[in-house]
Order: sequence, then structure tokens, then C-alpha cells
Amino acid sequence: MALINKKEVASILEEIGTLLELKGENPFKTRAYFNAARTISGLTGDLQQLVESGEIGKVKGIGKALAEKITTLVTTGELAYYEELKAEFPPTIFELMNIPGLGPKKIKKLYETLGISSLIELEYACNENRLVDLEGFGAKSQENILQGIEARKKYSEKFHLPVAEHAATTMIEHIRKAKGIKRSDIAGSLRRKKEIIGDIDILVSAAQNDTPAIMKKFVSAPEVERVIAGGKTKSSVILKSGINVDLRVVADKEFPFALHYFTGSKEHNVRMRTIAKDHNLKLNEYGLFHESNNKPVACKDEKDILKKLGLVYIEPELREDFGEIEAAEKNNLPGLIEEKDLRGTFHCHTTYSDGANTLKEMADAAMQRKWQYLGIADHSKSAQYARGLSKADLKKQRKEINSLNEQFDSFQIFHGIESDILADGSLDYDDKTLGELDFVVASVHSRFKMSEAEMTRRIINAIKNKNTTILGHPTGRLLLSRDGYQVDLVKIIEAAADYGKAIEINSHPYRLDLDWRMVKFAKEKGVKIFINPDAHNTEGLDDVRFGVGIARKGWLEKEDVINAMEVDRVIKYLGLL
DNA sequence: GCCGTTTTCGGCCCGACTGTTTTCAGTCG
Repeated sequence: MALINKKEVASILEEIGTLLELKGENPFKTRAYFNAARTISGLTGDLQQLVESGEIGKVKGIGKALAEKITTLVTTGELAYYEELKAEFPPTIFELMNIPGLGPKKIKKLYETLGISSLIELEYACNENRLVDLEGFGAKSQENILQGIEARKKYSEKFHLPVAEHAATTMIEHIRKAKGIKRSDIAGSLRRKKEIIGDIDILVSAAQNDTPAIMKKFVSAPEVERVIAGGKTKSSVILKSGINVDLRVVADKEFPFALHYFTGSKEHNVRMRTIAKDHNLKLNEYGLFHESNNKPVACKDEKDILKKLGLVYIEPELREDFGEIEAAEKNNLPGLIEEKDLRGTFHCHTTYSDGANTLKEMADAAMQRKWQYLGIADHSKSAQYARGLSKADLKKQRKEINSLNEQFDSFQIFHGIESDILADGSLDYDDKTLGELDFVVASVHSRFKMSEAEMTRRIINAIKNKNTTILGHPTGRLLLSRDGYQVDLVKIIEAAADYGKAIEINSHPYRLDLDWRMVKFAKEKGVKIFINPDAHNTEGLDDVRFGVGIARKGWLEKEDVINAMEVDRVIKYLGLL
């Protein structure tokens, strides 16, 4: 049996889509491949099984041709069609897709007329002035391409949430000083609380004659490094931090439509427009119109728009075409958890291991946040790099926690550990030691390079351990720098469901692990979730808000999250009564 | 390429901006 997973199939389908674009194929055909790639990577079922049973052809968006290709890929690990397509272009040509302003048509032109197929070659050609006389190009586009290459060298194209959030709030506060702004909001992936952010979309409503001054305010903000586009309704800049920010100014009556449109996701919007068409309406960023006579349907906010389309309101975090539209049609959407629902949090570090603040300081910070409890889980003895705790340290820490708990009126510290999952899946203390703790977070911190099968077995072993309460950061990924270890998350989640164990959403903005796509699957399997900050200092406690965003993207309600429970219920859940 | 209780053929979301053009193609979201 060939070993090819969903991720690999999806990436091949996506590559085929790009190659077809380069060839100038029918755009709807290329879109079919991109859609299929998305569908496959979002599947929670076993791909091998779907292929073997032939069910793959019944998945929406996968017809006869794609089903055959996917089947070939999964069973043989190869696909002649893909190999033939790949052979038509040098592999480095994909680099060019990342330069702003260059799309498939222009790349094709560059390749066929100038033989350019890599970033190096492109940069060289620009410096030789060879794009100036090329049909469809010119001095200006050559200059823009050069700047695009520079920007790529200088910046990675995506940003962690705190960086994007800071840039967005700074910018929107700056713009709000302009005269005549009626409504303003951040849209795009930041509003949807995506785990990483590509660019920032800001939306403003104002009267037409106030617009030029607002645009001017925007492009002259102190953080702006370069203005990319400056139109009447849309401007685009790059900040010194490298983040791209777009500003749209619309009339106030258009604001809800524009907010909906620019919040996306793209896939969600495509579905919404199709639904509008089903109602003989046309939806765009300016309004909702009757197809027959172009008359507008007035809507005061987003909720109103959705109502007109026969849907209940869909929270921005859910707008990923991940089942939210079907659920909205049936009025079956979850009542999403909010940050204010949290009653405490777990998985926090102190000066006992590699944290910066003492037990007392962490507890005080938790109380300041009006929480009822805090779960301390310092590193375990195997984590020597992080001053992991010996059994004696654990005893000492227990004593201090008991003494602090006696002083508190209505606050409680839970004593736990973040115990390393060793290579064979065992935890790094004996059962007696672990059994005396209030809770155990089991995490992988070493031996990342195991095969998927081995790693999956290892983690399931840890889940089976009677002392394990929570599986910590299930994939170990570091966003924008390190992929997670190879692991079959579907099997992990099913094991957690079978053994009644919880999984954390590690809320550190570099982790956000469990991924929201899998959070939804975990919920469907009945697995309980902890929203944990993995805090190494008192400010780190605030990271739970990123975790709440991910929880919301994963359709979680208050009842799904243990640390949204009152302290009595948590005590019962942890079996401490 | 996919899809269909109006359809197995003819649709497939829609508009702004740029840079090239001299009325528009390509890119982007």
C-alpha cells in the first residue's frame, strides 16, 4: 500500500491547479483542482478507506475524473498526469507565483518569451531592463516586480496574530482621527481569528467628500513604508513591519455589505453569492440587489443580510465554508464560547521551572483577571533544558500551593505537571507521583522525527495512561517556523474520546495547537477541551484570548471547555472529591 | 474539472485597481 496522506494528495492537486493555470487551461477546471485540494485537506475521514470503498467520488466537488486521479495517487503513490504536467515547466517556476502582480498569464509570458523560470532569473532580467519592452509589461511593472522580489527577501509573507493585531489596532486608531468617519472595523482574516495573518483589511464608512482626506490619513500613517495602490475607494500600503494593509472606504449604507464581503473567507463568500443567486438576488460589497431590476435590498447590519438570504447570523470566526452555511440554513449554529466565559486556566509555568514569575505572582495575576482558579503545570524531570522538576521539587511545590490555597478566600491553585511523553509513550514519573497531582498535561518535547505511525502510537499510549488529564500541544507545531511532528490527529482524537481524556488548545500565538479544523472534529467526537495559555509569565495568561478565537473557529460552546466551568465542577471533573 | 427536482449541456461570484493600453487584460481578494 502506498504511503501518501491527505496533506500530500492536497498539495499535489493544488500544484496541478497551478500548472493548469500556467498552461492557460479553462479557469473553471483549475478551480476544480483547487477546490478538491481544499476538500481533501479538510476531510476527517480516512482517505485510504474512502478510496477503497469508492466513496471518494461521492464527496462534493470530486467527480469522476478527480476521483480516479485521487484513487491512483492513494493506491500507487504516483500520478502520470501530474508528472507530465510537471515536466512542462521547471520546478522553480512556482517561486514566481509569490510575487505580487505576477499571475499565471504573466509568468507564462515571461517563461515563453524570455525563458524566465526562477526568482533569480527574474531579478536578473529586471536589472537588465528586459521587461520594459515585453508586451503587457513596462517600466512600471518591472520596477514593481523588483520591489516584490526585495520584499520577499526581506519579509516572510505571513505574520503571527499579536503582530497583526497590534498593526491593525494602531492603524485603525490613526485613521479614526480623520474627519467624517461613520463606522469602522477590522475585516479579513484578523476578524475571522485565523491562526496566522497574511494582510490586514480595514473598512471605513464615510460621506464621499470626506473620503480623500481619510485616504490621505491612511497612506501618511507613520508606520507606512510604501504605498502600493491609492484609489478612490481602496488603498494599499506596506508597513515598516512588512505587513500589507488595505483600506476600503464605502458609503455608510454599504458598510454591512462591505464588512461581510471583506471579512471573507473567499470560499464562504463564493457560497453566499450562490445562495443569493438562488434567491434571485445579487450580493456584492455594495449591497444586495434584485436580479430582475437591480433594486437594492436595504440591510442595516450583517445579521440583516443573512436573514434576507434565509440564514441566521454567522459569527466571523465560522466563515470558512466549513459547514457553517448548512448549519445556518437549519438554524443549527453553535452558541460560541467567549473570553468572559473562562473561569480559570491550566498549563502555566512558574519559577519552579522555566517561568519568569512565582506561584504567588501567577495566582495574583489570575485573580486580577477575575478567575476562580489556576492550574500550574511546570516542566517535568526529563525537560532538563527547562529546569524540569524532580520529585523533591514537586513535593516542595505542593507544600507551597497548599499553604497559598489556605490563605485564599475564593481562589484555588491546582497542582499539576507538564509531563514529557517519552519515546515509548510512557510519562516520566511513576504512577504514585503522578497520582498525587491534581492534573497531568502530557506533552511531547523530544524525538520529533519519528514516523507518523510511531508518533501516533506513542501519543495514544500517553492518552491511555490513567494519570493523563490533558494532551498538551498535540502536534508541537510552531507557526511560521516549524511544522508539527507527523501524527494522525484523527486517531489521536478518537483515542482521547475512547479514554475520556481532554485535549488542550495551546493558546500561545506561535502554537495555537490543536488546530481549529481539528477542534471541530474533537467536538464532534465529544472530546473536552482546555483553553490553556502555556504561560511563562503573568502577561502570558492573556494569550488565552487567542485560544478562545481558535475555540470559536472550532465551533466550541461553553459546555465543551473545561476551564469555562465553575470551580466546583472542575474539582469534580479532575476527580478531586 | 463539477454539477443538476427547470438542465447531461452550459453554466460556474464579482468588482477595484494597475499598467498597459487607446478600450482592456491581468491580478487580487
